[in-house]
Formats: sequence, C-alpha cells, structure tokens
Amino acid sequence: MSDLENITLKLEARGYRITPSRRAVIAAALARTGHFTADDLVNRCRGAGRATVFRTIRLLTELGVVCRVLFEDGSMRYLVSQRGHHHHVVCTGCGHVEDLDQCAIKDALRELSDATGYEVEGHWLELYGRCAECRARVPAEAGAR
Amino acid sequence: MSDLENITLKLEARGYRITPSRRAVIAAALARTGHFTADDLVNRCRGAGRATVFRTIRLLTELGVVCRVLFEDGSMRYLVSQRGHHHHVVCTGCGHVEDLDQCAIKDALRELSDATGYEVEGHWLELYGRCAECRARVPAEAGAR
DNA sequence: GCAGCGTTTGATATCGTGTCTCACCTGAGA
DNA sequence: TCTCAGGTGAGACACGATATCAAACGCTGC
Repeated sequence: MSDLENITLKLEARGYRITPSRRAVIAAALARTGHFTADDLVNRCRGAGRATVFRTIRLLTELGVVCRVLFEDGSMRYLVSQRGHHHHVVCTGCGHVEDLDQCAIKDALRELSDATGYEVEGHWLELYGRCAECRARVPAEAGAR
Repeated sequence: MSDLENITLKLEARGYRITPSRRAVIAAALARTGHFTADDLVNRCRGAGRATVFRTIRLLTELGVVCRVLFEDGSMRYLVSQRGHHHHVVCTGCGHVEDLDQCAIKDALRELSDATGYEVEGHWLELYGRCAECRARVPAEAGAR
C-alpha cells in the first residue's frame, strides 16, 4: 500500500473526507524527501489555496503523519514522518534531518521530575550537529565553536 | 552591583555603546519577573522604537543575558537569565518558567552521537509540565492526556 | 569648540508564518 | 434528485520579527 493511500485511509477512519485538494497536499508533502515549509507546499499545490494547505498540514500533524522541526535559526519546518513520539537531529551543514529511533531522554526526564517537583508531561527536543558526510567533506575545524 | 550595571558593563566590554534607549530596554526586561514577549517591552519602553527593542533583545540574547523559551503552543518568549547553557520547565498551568540547574541530557547526547554518526554540537530542550503549586490546586485528572 | 565619522536610533515598510472570514462548492446519505 | 454539513479558495488580517534609511548621537582628534 502506498503512503498516500495509507494516509487517506487514516483520514477516512477519522471521518475526514478525501478531497482532491487534500490528496494534492498530501502528495506534495510525500514528494518532498526532506523537510519543507508550508509555503513550499502552497507553491507546489497550485490548485489548492493557502488556507487549505495550512489546514491540511495541521490535520496531518494531528494525525501524526507530519511533524514540526524547529531549526537552529528559530524557523519552523515540517517533515513527513509516520511514527509516534520521536526527535530529530538536524545537520547544520546540509540541512538534512534524521529521525531518532526513540526518545532517548526518558530517564533524564524522570530525574528532572523528581528534582524540580514538576510533573513533566511533555517535552521538545531538537539536536543540531553535523552528519558523517558533512564531517568527511569539511574535516572539522579543530575545536571550533 | 545591580543587574542593570552588570549588563551595561558587559555591553561596554564588547564595545557597544550604552544609550538611554538600551538602558530603558534592559531595565524593562529586568523589571519583568517572568517571561515576556518583545511586544511587552515595546509597550513598556515608549521612548524606544520597535526596531531598537528587537535589536537590543537580540544583543542581550547574544550576550547570554536573555534566553528564548519555546512554549508548547509554538510561541517564542524571552526570559532574563544570566547563566550559560541551561534548559527550562514551563508550567502548562500557570505559565511559570523554571530554570534547570544544568543540562541533564549530556550523557544521552553522547550516546546519540555514537548511535547516529552525527557530531552533536547543540540542542534545544524544553520541558512542559505542571508545577507543584498547580498540581496542588487542581489535583491531576487521573491519567488525563 | 568643532568637524569627521562610525554607531545607534525611530519610523516605517516589508516579510514569513499562520489564522479567520465568507461566499461558494462538493459529495455522501436520504 | 435533494439536502446540508463539511470543505474550499481568495483574500484580509494578526503577529512576531527583520530591513531600510535618513537623522541624531557621541567619540576622537585637532
């Protein structure tokens, strides 16, 4: 089953209609191999309006099909990633975004809960670094930063 | 030495001039006990212009006097906090922001570096939960969320 | 005191991202 | 068919932030 069908089924299961506009937005999102901005999709879905693209993105975010990635410069982008709670490593060299298999900081969070008296219910974690390829290309300025 | 003097000295040390506008913005930021938006400061510094407030905030961010806090709804706010790298717990009840004493996920990051092949250079972590006070007030809806 | 010159300022325009509004359209079920 | 809730597109609006630019400021050397 293709990703597109997979996602439309999810939408239908929640009682949303599968319209041509929505299909177009989903297809455009799936066609992006990496991250994208909402405006990227607006430009690629000439048929669908701005509002529809934003609505569909929000829908997909709720569905867990698309997740938001915060970049180091503060900009927000999207990424197709059909998995539950997870985090990303963003390569500061090439901009590539890698999913992390699992939430690696569960233990740390438990400790923090105990230490602060807060009941930690959620968190946001983004990692920034350089992927193996970028490091090979520009062999790390000794101790820079 | 007051915080204001402390900060102006830091600015001077970097070669920035201490102007009345900058003093006003810094004073307004220090007067906020919790987090604030740039617009808060614009309203409180009637003398200083919008652009100047934004410029000064960015300056203070570079100086490590002010840090940015990402809220769960995606909005960005600022917080006076004269410490190095650290993180925050944001109370989803009252909005209070607590600094965490140290970066609690150093070990986890090292593991992630090894696992992904990325050289992790930076990260962004925000925690969301409910502070002891809020939990006392509204005694946790059993297993909600 | 004053000219020269780089820095800083404030007003305003512009941008980027996202939401809201509203008249119109669509398609699933009766 | 018909009905009508849900969906759509165009465009206005909101909001946070940056860019531009002429004018003012304030060091510095004379």
